Amino acid sequence: MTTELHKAYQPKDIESGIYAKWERSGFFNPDKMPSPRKKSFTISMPPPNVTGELHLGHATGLTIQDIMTRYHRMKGDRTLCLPGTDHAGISTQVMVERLIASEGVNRDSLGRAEFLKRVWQWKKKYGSRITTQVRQLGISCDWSREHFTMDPALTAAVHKAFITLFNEGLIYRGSRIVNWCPRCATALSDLEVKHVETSGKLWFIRYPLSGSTKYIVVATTRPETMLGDTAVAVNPKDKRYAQYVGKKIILPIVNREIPIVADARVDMEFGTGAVKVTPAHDAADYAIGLDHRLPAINIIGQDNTMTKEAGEYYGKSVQDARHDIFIRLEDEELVEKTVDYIHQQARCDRCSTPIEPLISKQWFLKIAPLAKPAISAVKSGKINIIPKRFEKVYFHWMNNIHDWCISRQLWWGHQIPVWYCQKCQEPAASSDKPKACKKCRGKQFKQEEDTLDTWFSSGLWTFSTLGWPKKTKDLKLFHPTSVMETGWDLLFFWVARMVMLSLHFTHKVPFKTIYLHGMVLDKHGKKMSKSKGTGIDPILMTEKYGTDAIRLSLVLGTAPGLDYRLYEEKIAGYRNFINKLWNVARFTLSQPAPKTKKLEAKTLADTWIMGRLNQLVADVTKNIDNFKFSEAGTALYDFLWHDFADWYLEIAKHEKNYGVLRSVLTTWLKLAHPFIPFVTEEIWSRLAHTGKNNMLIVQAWPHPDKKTSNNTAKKEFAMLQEFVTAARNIRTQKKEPASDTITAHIQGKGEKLILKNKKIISQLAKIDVTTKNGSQMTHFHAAGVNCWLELSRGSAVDLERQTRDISSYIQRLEEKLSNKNFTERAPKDVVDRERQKLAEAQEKLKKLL
RNA sequence: GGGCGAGUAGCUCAGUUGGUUAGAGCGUACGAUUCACAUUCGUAAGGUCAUAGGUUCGACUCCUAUCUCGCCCACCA
Repeated sequence: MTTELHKAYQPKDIESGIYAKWERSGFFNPDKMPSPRKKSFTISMPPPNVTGELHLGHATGLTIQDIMTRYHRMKGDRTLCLPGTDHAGISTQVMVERLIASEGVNRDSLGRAEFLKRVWQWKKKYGSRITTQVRQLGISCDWSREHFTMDPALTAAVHKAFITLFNEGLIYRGSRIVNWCPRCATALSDLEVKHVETSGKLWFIRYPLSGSTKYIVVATTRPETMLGDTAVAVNPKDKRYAQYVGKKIILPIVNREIPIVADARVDMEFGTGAVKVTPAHDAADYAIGLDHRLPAINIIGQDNTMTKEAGEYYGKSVQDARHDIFIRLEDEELVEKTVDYIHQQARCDRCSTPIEPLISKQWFLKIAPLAKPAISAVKSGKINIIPKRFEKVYFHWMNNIHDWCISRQLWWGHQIPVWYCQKCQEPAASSDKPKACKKCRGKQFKQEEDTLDTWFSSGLWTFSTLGWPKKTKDLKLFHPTSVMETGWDLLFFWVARMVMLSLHFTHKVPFKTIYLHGMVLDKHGKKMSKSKGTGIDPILMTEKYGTDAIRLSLVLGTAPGLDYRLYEEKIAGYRNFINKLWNVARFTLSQPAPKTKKLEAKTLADTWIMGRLNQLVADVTKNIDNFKFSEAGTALYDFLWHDFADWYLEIAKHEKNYGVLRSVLTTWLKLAHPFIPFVTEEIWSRLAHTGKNNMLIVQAWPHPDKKTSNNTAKKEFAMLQEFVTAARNIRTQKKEPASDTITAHIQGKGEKLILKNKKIISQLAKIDVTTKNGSQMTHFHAAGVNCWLELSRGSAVDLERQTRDISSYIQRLEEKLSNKNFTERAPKDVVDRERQKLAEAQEKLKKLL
């Protein structure tokens, strides 16, 4: 049992063993907890992409989730953290496409079935890697309830959800303008499009008026789309163009006659105030087109080349067509001017390819009816968002929400459970192939080829993983979940959708609290990027510095919703802290264990540290309850290093009341366990705790003990610290050799206390205190006593500075107190406190002079 | 265009509901070290709390404006 402990903590040697021990214990599973309370605590882990690597964002979230999970488990709540992975439609498919490309094949040449086989192989190979990494971070989630978004059970839930929405008329199919990524070859939702500032050109093109020599100049960033123009729009208030509204334009090159329409959406200030309208390839134009019943002509295809509608440009790439059309227009003297122009270009969120808006047949979810209850759930306080300011962001998005395009032209994902009758084309929503068409009794069916947006299945995550649509025990026990912990970047993508879908299907909120963490930035405040090499691999860091150190560095010094910087020095700092803890434990273990369990505060230091510990219990508990993990962790850090190790332990070496030493450490380990589970569990086991049910992970969370708070001890110990620090200061200033003990003579009100703790002072400051009056002029004032030191070098202590500081302090206080407004209007206790301060300062000054 | 966040020591950040002589870690300087720990210990230097107004007896904290940086949303082609 008492094997020799290594001088420096070696996390690598013990972490995997401890994790295995936890897993074997079964305590991650709420059904196997020793004696859970009725109250449940549930966290649904945001499922990482199955083929991905864990990055620092995951690590941060997982750590915070685990802190809450372990805390609630120790409190005795029936605690469940449910893990899983996401199939991540596009990203996974892209990876496998890249892989097979290296073999010289593509997905079309393989065919759907064969391609999917390859993706599953890939998933099998890499899927377990992410769960290994989650284990490496020490996450205490219930692996027996692990799920994957494409598990049969979850697929059934997806089908159920889709079919229900379809039958309710909330899901519909339609030809509408969508964001098309030519590289991914699929439609995307608005959220999967990002806007990137791009420098380009703004071309001013002359559109001749029909039956006239005049022309109207339009400004565009995309001249090639003119082939699909079906109108020119101007603002109805624009006097410059009022006379032309209703007249016709002869569209250059194609020679099509198109109308000039008036539409309030046109900005008179921009360009020439006249806009070419291309309903098939611009979302804004599409809206104008609808209102004015303009035709939409598809001139660009899904493969980013020009369609047959583009006439002579058929087959050309968009880029080539643009070039050719520009040359042609220039030849015809239709280009008025070209100016440099910086605009926000829509790009694919995943691959940065410019988005091509085009009209295509897609499946949409009517979102407004779902958004309404989702808004009131937050408004009414059924759901709390931390930090609160994100509520505003949430409302803004929810109030301006558009129908959600849920179909993707991908193979990897949930194939949409819709079957088309081959006879009449009537669609029917069903998991399995229908027996007969309801409309025409036809018997031949073909399933919809498109798959669902990944976020559709993730939107069901909190309840599909608990068994829905079946009425399971788990669903009853653990849903709604307690906290949704995730990055703020997923608020719309995922969190909002879970709220809507959960309310719709379970009539319950999916979670009561949304805790949003910030993004991890590098040392210079930039987003970490693999390609730039500024990223830090959390797994490499756990191997180098230990998981506990990583966990601290991800949580301490951060605030919810705020991005924060991480760099290796910070991690190293927390590694040092863990090592400090290790050595505190080593020292404690090296001392004989107390014979009795009864704890007795025998000395001032005992009473003080027990009071401090009591305060710590209260602070840590309160801060975790209030989601202030950084503050809780910082309090633990400061207590262990600066109160316990720097002061108490040093004193304990002389007072030898090791029962208190051991007991304080024991309680501290419990408090710190949610933050740094590995090292605390390891030390715990060395403190002669054996047997499964004695593991730290299931120890009861400490309660503050009101009896132990002792204000006198707090004050007296503070005075002692003040005296010791002041004495050390003088010693250092006077370059007194550290090993020599020097004699000091004290006099004053605090004399009794100082003398009583003579031994401690001698040990901590190497000063031998007496009450005899000394002759040396070297003195200082601290803790209510004047102290003369017999320095070997005998020179006077520089009192000028001490005097100066205190004098200006007194002056400030006097001014404050002579101000009648203050003494009359401020609360009495505040005024009294200031008077007290003044009296103390004046006394101090008197002693110095 | 709308919205949000940040600006406190050389660097990274704390600072609860207004009352502290404004704190920590890293870094720096000086010193120590058989006795748990050099991944250590001690001491110190270093701040007009972005700027300008206002509210208040009292502002790092509340209000207004401005500046700098970062981010989100948005159909100015």
